[in-house]
Amino acid sequence: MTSSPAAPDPAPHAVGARGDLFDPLCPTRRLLDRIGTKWTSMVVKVLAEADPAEVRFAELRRRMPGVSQKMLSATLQSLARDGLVARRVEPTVPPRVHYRLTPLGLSLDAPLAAVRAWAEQHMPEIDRANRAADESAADRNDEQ
Amino acid sequence: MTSSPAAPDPAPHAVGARGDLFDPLCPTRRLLDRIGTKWTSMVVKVLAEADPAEVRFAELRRRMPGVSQKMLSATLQSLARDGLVARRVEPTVPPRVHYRLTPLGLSLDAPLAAVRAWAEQHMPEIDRANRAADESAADRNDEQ
DNA sequence: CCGAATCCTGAGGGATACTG
DNA sequence: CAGTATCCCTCAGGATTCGG
Repeated sequence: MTSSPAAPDPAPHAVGARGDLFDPLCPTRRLLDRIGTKWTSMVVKVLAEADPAEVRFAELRRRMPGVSQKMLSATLQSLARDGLVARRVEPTVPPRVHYRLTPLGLSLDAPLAAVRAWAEQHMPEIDRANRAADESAADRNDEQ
Repeated sequence: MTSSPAAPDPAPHAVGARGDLFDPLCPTRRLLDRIGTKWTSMVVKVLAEADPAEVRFAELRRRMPGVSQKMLSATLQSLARDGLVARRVEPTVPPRVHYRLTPLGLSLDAPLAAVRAWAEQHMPEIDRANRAADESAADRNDEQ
């Protein structure tokens, strides 16, 4: 991905004059850079489905097996920076930090749900296609 | 990305009891690994909107400023492997190779369109959030 | 309990040159 | 024209450690 933390945007010039959806500023490209990042979409999904909308860091982590604290932390920062999640700190000791989706973040869940639906419905076909491709490759190896 | 060329799928086991969307085999994760890849979604979009559904390699390349032949080639291979695009070779000399979306690939354009729509509609808000975050950061630097 | 800082690797992806 | 091979650099992201 291109963005995430530390992307100074080295090119302050006008990139493409017109609505060139194909320059690095293409909104779709930029959004995909975000949600394509490993844990982002998962956080959005988990928070979108969380019943008390607010979830603590540790709880969030428990609901996402496999995520490291570093990446969860980084992902949440990124999302907060983008205005997709909100942070609330309880000034207790030790501090309790809660996260929830903002309305903007919640609205992102809709297109993401579409993607999820497509994935669950069609990934088997993709797997079949892959197996077929592998077989053809094997065949070409078997050829005399 | 996890997949692409050379992904032996080391785990032939049952995909987690049930809808464990959180193991590496999560369909959504795998799909995002694909469409999150830099040029994939662009190819799908371009091919979905192409009027003669079939487009030659060079033409495709012209419609996607910035893509290198290497990456376009790799992307098309990947998509073909996944059964999302079909390749047709005209046995002339020099050879002409045409690409088009399969029905599966075409169906993927729907959820992608949803993502595109969201992006164009909401990226400005994200940009605003980012600027706001930057300002707060600057403020914290200005503090005495 | 929450998160920042550092180290290290593996893979994505650009530029260029070569083959059929 | 289409595709492959090589070089190289950047960066996601995992493990670990330190701080408040």
